[in-house]
Amino acid sequence: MNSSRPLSAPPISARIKLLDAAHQVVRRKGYAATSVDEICAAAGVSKGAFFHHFASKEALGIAAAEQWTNRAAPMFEFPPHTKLADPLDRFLGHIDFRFAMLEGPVADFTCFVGTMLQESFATSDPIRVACDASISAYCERLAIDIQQALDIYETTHPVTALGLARHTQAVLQGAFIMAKAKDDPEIARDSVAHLKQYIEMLFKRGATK
Amino acid sequence: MNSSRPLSAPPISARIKLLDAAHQVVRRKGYAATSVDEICAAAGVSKGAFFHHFASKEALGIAAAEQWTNRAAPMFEFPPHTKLADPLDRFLGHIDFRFAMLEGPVADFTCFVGTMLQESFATSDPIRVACDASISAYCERLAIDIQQALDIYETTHPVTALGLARHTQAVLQGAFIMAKAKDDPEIARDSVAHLKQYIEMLFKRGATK
DNA sequence: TGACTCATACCGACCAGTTGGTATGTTGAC
DNA sequence: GTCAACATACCAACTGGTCGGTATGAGTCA
Repeated sequence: MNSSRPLSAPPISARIKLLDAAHQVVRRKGYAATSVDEICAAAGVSKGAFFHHFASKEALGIAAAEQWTNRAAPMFEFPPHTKLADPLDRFLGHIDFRFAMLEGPVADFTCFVGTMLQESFATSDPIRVACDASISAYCERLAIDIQQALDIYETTHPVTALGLARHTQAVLQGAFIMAKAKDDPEIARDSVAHLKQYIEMLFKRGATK
Repeated sequence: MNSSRPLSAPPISARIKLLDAAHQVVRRKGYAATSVDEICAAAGVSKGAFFHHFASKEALGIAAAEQWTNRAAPMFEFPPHTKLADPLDRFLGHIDFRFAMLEGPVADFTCFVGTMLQESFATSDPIRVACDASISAYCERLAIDIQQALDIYETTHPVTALGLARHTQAVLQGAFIMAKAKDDPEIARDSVAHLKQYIEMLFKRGATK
């Protein structure tokens, strides 16, 4: 918006625009089907700029996976539910939050790293590792609240915080695929509702309302 | 194995070989990253044969999705658990069966149509529809046993047979992605174990050992 | 102040290899 | 002969990536 940089500003611009464009385009078309030219066009930058910032298409994929982690971080800090005193409330609130995200065009709420994993896990280990790091960071962050809940509450069955966080992530990823199959978010919401029911049962919490 | 066809046999050969090859290669590399030449090489047939049987790469994708449904059908007929008298036992037995499949190289147990969906849901509606049909057929078949279980047993919460079948499918699809992230099936088994626990709790069945 | 240097950011024409798809056969069963 | 089932050679379009170039701004020294 403002025309001049705020004095010795960070690199800005083209790099970030390319990363954002990759998130958008790859989530719609997949990684392999997305050409470098397409990402450049979506970002509004030239091919020269692309290869100035990234050594290769694969390098962009890796950087975009890292950036995806940064984009996800606010989920754990921003909204109201993150401020709740009870860790189980925070966990359930997070799931409600993810549930609420499941609307509008499917490509807008699906997971960039999940999409890239499907195509690249066997063909590019650096990309696989970068995607794993992003997913693992999410799970580990989520596991903090879960562990605090486990410290306070009994569960009907023995579970680990990380295991439950990973299961949560798995249900979300699976829900995305089901939504893609129908091109409709509703089926995804159903699955997340089952997940919430499971967690409430595990923690012996009566269905709220 | 036998050299001569069993008298006016079905088309055999090249078409099926191409379909099988597509299942193998696409599950490893994804749809877009897999070239027609590669599928031909994996199937051991020429490119001419490919375009004799399929009008386009997209047409192969659609046919392979349909074939995938056929490949999955034996899961509901073949193994011992399908013969159990109690429908809930059959349902839980099916989940155990899927659990047991989660070992060895990741690409060997992941879902062909799930992989194709990730890339093609927004770029090829015919492929999306074919994949949806395959997944829906699975869910509807699974829902038969679940409905019979619901007819006999009470559940702690109201659920629908199809909804629970879809959730089962979602957990499996999500588990595949998690396994791809780590390149290790164990994390997928954990998620399926959570799913089983959820179903047992829903149906008030004490954990069987 | 202004001339000189230098690095970073970016541009767009170009290239070799690959892609999906086609055109033109050949073969063998009926 | 006819027709399905293949095979081979080929092509235009596109792919990731390269390369020579320019624009701009910070640092430096007289």
